[in-house]
This record gives sequence, C-alpha cells and structure tokens, in this order.
Amino acid sequence: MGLIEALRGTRDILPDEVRYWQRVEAIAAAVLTRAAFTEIRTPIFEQTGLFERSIGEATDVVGKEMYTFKDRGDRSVTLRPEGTAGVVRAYIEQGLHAQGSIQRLWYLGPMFRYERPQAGRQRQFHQLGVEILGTAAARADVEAIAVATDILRQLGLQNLTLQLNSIGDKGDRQKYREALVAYLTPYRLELDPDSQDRLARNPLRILDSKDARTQEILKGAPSMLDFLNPEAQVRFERVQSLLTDLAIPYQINPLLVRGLDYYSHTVFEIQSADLGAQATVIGGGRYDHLVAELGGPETPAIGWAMGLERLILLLKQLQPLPPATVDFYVVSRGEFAEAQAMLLSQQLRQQGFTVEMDVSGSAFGKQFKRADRSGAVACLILGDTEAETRTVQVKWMATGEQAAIAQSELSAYLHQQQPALKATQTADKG
RNA sequence: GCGAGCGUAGCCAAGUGGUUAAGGCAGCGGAUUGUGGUUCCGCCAUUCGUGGGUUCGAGUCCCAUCGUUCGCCCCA
Repeated sequence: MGLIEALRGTRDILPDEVRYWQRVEAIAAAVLTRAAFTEIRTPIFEQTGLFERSIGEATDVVGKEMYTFKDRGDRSVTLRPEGTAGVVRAYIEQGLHAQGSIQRLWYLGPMFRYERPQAGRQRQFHQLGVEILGTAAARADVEAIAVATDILRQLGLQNLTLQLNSIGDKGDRQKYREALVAYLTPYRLELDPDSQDRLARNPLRILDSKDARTQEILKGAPSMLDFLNPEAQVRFERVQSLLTDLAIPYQINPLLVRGLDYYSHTVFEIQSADLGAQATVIGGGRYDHLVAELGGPETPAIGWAMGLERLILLLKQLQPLPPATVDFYVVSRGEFAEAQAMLLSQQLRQQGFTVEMDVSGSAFGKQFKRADRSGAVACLILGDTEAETRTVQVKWMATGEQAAIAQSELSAYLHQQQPALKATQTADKG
C-alpha cells in the first residue's frame, strides 16, 4: 500500500473499545484502593541487566523475546517485558522498604515481548499487576489472590478457575528436579521433542507440556507436593485454608510451574475456558529472594499480573457496552446564534452536563439527524430568531416537545428537568 | 522460531481465467436552504494487502513478501 501501518503485534485501541479499558481500570483502581494498595508508575524501559538478573537469563522471555537495543549513549536498554522487575528496582532504589515494613503496590501499563502474535497475545500488550512486599505471611498470598478475584467478580466474569500450586523453596525444587529427571529419563525418546530438550535445560517446564503422550507419561511422575519441606507444607496448607475461609474456590494443580525464575512457594494462575490457547488471565506467585538478588534487603514478596487484552476479550463476549451518549446536542446556525451556542455549551459543561455542539454549519435538518444519532436527551436550538430574543429552543427528543426558554433561565430550567432526563437515559440504556 | 488457513471499500461480503468488480451496513449529498428517528433518489474500489511471474486476457493460477487467524512454543 505504501502507507505506514502499525507494526506487527501492535494495534490501535479505538474509542469504542477504550470504554472497556476504562471500565476495567476504574473497577480495578477502586478495588485496589479499598484494599489499601497504592499505585506506582515506573519507566517503560530499563537497563537490560535488570531483566536478565530478575527474570532469569535462561528463560525464553529473556533469551528470545526482549526488545533490547543500544541507545545513543551506547547503553543496553530493554523495553520492559513484565512489571515486577521495575517495581522491585524502584522499591530498592527509592528506599520504599524504609517507608513502612509492608508495601502494597499496583501498576498498569504496556509491556513488550517479541513473540508471534495470536489471539490474546500481542507484542505490545498491557498488564495490571500487584505486589505485596515485606511479608512472608500466608495471609499476604491470600490477600493478593482475593484482590484479584474481587476485580474479576466485579467485572462480572464467569468460567474462571484458580489453579494453585506450591513449588517450595530452592532445596525442595532441586530435589524434585532430580527425581523428575530420574523418572523421565527412561521415557526420554517417547517425549515430544520440546520436552526432550527441556529434560536437560529446564525439566520442570515439561510438566505443562500439551503433548498427549508426554502428559500420559507424566501421570506416573513424582509430584512436587511430595517434596515440600515440612515448613513449606504447613505454609501451603495455611494458604488453602484461608482461601476456603474466604470461599474462594481453587484447584490444586501440581503440574503448574511458572516461566520466570524468581518464583518460590505459592504459584497460581486464573484461567478462562472462553479464551483459546492463551487461557491464562492472571498469573503470579511468591518471590522471596528477588529483592535481595537485585541488591536490596532480604524482603519476601508476592505478586501477580493480569493480561488486559485477554480480560477485555472476555468482557466483550460477556456484555456489549451501551454506546456513549451526551445529555444535550446544540444545534445552531447564523453568526450570532453560533457564538451564543458556544457560550451556552461552555456554561452547561461547567455545570456538569455533557454537551455536544454541532460545529458543521450545515442545514438544520442535517444537524437534527446528528442530534438524533448522538443519543442526546434534548436538542438546544439557536437560530437568528433565538439570537435576537436571547432565547433557546429546547426540544426533547423522545417526545418532540419543544419550549422556548430565556438563555438566562436555561440552566435553571435544565436542572429542574434533570430527574426526568436521568430517567430517560437509564431507560434508553436498558 | 515451527506448522496450517486466510487477505476484495470504514465494516460484512458475492465473485471458482474472458468485455464496465454484485449486494448489505455505515458515511456523504438531495427530496426537506428552521426541525430528527420512516421513505425515496443519488454518490461512495480505474481496482481486489504488496511486488513479480504465467497467459491474448488474472481478484481468480504460480512465486515471493507483508499482515492476520488457529495451533506449537511462550506467557499475562
């Protein structure tokens, strides 16, 4: 075409869709604020080393999915592929640990991963996430999960399942890894090629292979849960009993492992049956050593991130949002009338009304057509006659009734009509 | 990075090698130059994602490329 188009894996979010985003953002902010979480905004790009050290150099995210480049000062810079690393960096660098023993933070913004796009997966995508830093309490895990389920419930989403697992501490994982390799090695040649590869490099990832034969072999494999040390086991049981207390349903999934290196103990995902292969809407877990590994004080923490594109895919399936409407549509024609229309529009907006002023200068008939489409409850009409007499015609669109009102009385008149106005609008939106 | 499918207007599409590329929605203009939702009329793709090739002739066949969809992989 010769036209410049949006890059692969990026997309424009147009006004009709933005309304879904605003809804998610408003509900999430309200739920999080009520739970005493505060928002943090960190840079979209960071030193490459931050992600290499936190996410893990062996992971796919770091190894082959990062947008990394040299800036003009020859620094290696990376567009953030996830949110936790930047939050933890800020937590250490800004001394947040000194400002209170426990920090509850949330963030929202674009993330970047160089992957093959498909449904629910873009190269620039958006995550909303929370982090609770400064406590190893099982209650913190459950609070993080509860706040996630609250957001999803308030959005009205259904068909979601919470998958829960504990991957213990480093020692537990080491022992389990050995046991798993020992079990799988005799089956080596029966595994799918990817899993054969992972047997040496990252055997835990074999657990969530989708290959049918691999899954079958895994049925006889040792379970992570049998390798938890007594303390980790007690901890995991505590998480479960607290979830039960809150009536949050969950499924234990011993095959659930996560792709970022920093997780330990509690890991979880919330998945939807209504998405395709990219079914995970929320994923998270505990990361007790990350802060120290990045140079901060020993600080246990837990967090999760939510994929907003995926969430909005679900929201759209659920309930189309009614179109945006305005309270009043201002129709005007003629030099003086147009000037007065502009002034009146401004005044009404200052009083909290939503007012669309027709600036086309086209015939009255055309302006009324647009008024009709705008969803306005009433039209405010100004022509030469009204300009001369300093009046305005108020036409109620539903009934077609029209009244001449002095411009000086307009806002008083409209305020008086407001109950009827609201009733009409809610009825329209049904 | 791998495999498969698909690209015709802002959107949904018909078209399966032969003169001028259906139709619908939306939009714009008129009937109606001071009154909307209905109706009627008109306009809205020199071109089929892009580039090359085959052919007397290509939206239609071939190759490449870009984009997209589904799956693998990965992850939220």
